[in-house]
Amino acid sequence: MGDFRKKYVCIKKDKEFRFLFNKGESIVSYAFICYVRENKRRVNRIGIVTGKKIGNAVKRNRARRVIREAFRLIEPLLREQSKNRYDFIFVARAKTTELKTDKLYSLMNKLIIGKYGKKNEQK
RNA sequence: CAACUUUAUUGUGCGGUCGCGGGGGUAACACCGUGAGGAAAGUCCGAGCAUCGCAGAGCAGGAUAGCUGUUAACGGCAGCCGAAGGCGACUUCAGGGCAAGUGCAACAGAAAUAUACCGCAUUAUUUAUAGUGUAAGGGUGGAAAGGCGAGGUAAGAGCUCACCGUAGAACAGGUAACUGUUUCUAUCUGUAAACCCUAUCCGAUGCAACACCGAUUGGUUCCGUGGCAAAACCGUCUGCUCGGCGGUCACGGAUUAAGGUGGCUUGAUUUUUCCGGCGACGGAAAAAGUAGAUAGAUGAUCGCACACGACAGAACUCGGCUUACAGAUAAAGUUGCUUU
RNA sequence: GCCUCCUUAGUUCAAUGGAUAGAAUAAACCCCUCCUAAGGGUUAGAUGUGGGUUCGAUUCCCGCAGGGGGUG
Repeated sequence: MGDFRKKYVCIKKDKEFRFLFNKGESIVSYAFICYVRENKRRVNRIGIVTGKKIGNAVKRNRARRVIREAFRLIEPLLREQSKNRYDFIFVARAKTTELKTDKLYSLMNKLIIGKYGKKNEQK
């Protein structure tokens, strides 16, 4: 499609997932695990993994939605604060299902913006 | 009022803001309208739809198992019959055939489908053995020659008789399963969720099916042309057999593989009313327009109300079954207690 | 999504419908040794789960639960 209106794009291919798992930096928290790597495209990209361990289809969907919503809120902040664009892969954990988007949002703010936002300001 | 039985319905609701999938709309925005379930689940049955195979023939294999009906079909459902359980409403049942044949029945017991350990009776003799007859009594076992009484007998035995059970046949009633104050007969232990027999049904594979578009290059199959060989072997045609078909190499053409589009939602549709039927269900009329994604769409937040929200998320589509489920509501019925 | 197979000691496997469900190995304790290893002895199982058929199921049948494999 390649339209510029979309703020972020999904990662779909298995190769890219494996690449990120191997070579990305990892951020671990009780709610999720995140693999990040710089990206030479114009947009941020996101992939979400919800394994079978989390539960049934409803819980997996729930985890996916919560992460996506939190990322949607954070994404514009990232764009403002940093010139680079990144690939993210979020792996959901068992506790993700019980959390609300508020908490995830504040967590992401701390971990991701705290790390990648300020780095570039210093440069 | 309490304890139950059965059936049905519902599964937080309303409004605002941001965000997501499909559709309509626009030059492009804007905007409009719409968007998970009773089980969407398990994939256990039955169909539609699609492709393959269709010169067939036989065998194997699988499924079902009271009867009648219902349906597109079913192993589902409805009504009825029989058996078991419950005081009862009612619930549960793979519920054909061991009288077609074969097999199995450990241990115990004398003996497990055919026999004589003790016992009972009799014969022979050396008075304790041997032979013969016998299933009334003994103990074993889940099961011991259908049960019990009388006659009968050397002692006994369905050997005979009465009563009762089981199975089969006849007769009567019922569409049928089946039932019976009837009659006759008897190779009368259990097991077919043991092999098997009987009746009925079944070709195979599944939307990742399948159809169309598709660059270089590679592979597969088919067609055409040319060379070499024509028995056997090998391959293929549904699992097997019979039987049928096909030789191999090179070149050219078609075909196909990442991906895309269709299949993909108007269908054995849903709701209401009337008619037929005990019921499952069928018929007629009117109205509704009802998710179609392709890494896979429903979330966040604010306000109000209460019981503070269970199980759980469509992936080709339907009809069932099974399993999970916080509660709430309604209807019909049973039993017990109290009061009148 | 669809199609298939499996479930027995902690682990890897046995067991024809019939006694108290075996074997190897691991674990614990004891013996042997100056000590360790090896060797010897002893010990401990709801046959995944709920029903059914049967006199009696690990075994036969049905429903759940869990796990594995194949398929673009």
